[in-house]
Amino acid sequence: MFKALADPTRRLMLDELSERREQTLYELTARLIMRHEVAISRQAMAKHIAVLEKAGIVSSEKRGKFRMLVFNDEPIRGVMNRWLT
Amino acid sequence: MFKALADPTRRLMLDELSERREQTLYELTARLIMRHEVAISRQAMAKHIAVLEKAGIVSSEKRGKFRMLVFNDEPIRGVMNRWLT
DNA sequence: TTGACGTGCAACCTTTGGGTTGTGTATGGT
DNA sequence: ACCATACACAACCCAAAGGTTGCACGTCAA
Repeated sequence: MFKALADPTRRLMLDELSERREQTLYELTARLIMRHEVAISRQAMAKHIAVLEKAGIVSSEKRGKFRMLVFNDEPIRGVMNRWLT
Repeated sequence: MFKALADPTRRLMLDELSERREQTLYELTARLIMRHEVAISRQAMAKHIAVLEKAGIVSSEKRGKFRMLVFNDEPIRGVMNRWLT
């Protein structure tokens, strides 16, 4: 969970996904490259998605040929109060 | 900042430091080992402290022979609302 | 002042993480 | 039926992160 948030690329992905709730892997990759000027391959993005899914921050649903990604902020909400009184 | 929270050992350190606000490096190391059953050297702890200090989560003050560590939760508060509407 | 204690610093080792390349597979438009 | 598309899987590469070992330094009690 914390490790999932540790990478700057993944944080950018969450920025995009919190703006537009549903996107395919390809869409998201294109957006990152164009709007945030990062140079990254789709395969690398797929790995990041896997990490985010494992942490429960992103869920995905297979729709035919596409894979829709959905952002979920609950894990972040739940865990941040650990050291906050 | 996010990377500082990514390591489980550092999170345990923050647990201890949020309980007892002021501790020396030695105290903290001993506490981690005994209460959380981690096997770690003082030098490794010093590295973790350096990371936490760089992130602003822990500040330290040299008092004679000792180095007092103080927990600071402000950076955490400030940054976690990034994806929460 | 001498020696133990708490700490700082640097070189090294090992594992993990992020990335690329390459190939394979299923879907869908034409 | 065909081929481009969107994706999955696996092997490999490289840099960074976490950890250890070894030694040096300042502080303080006896």
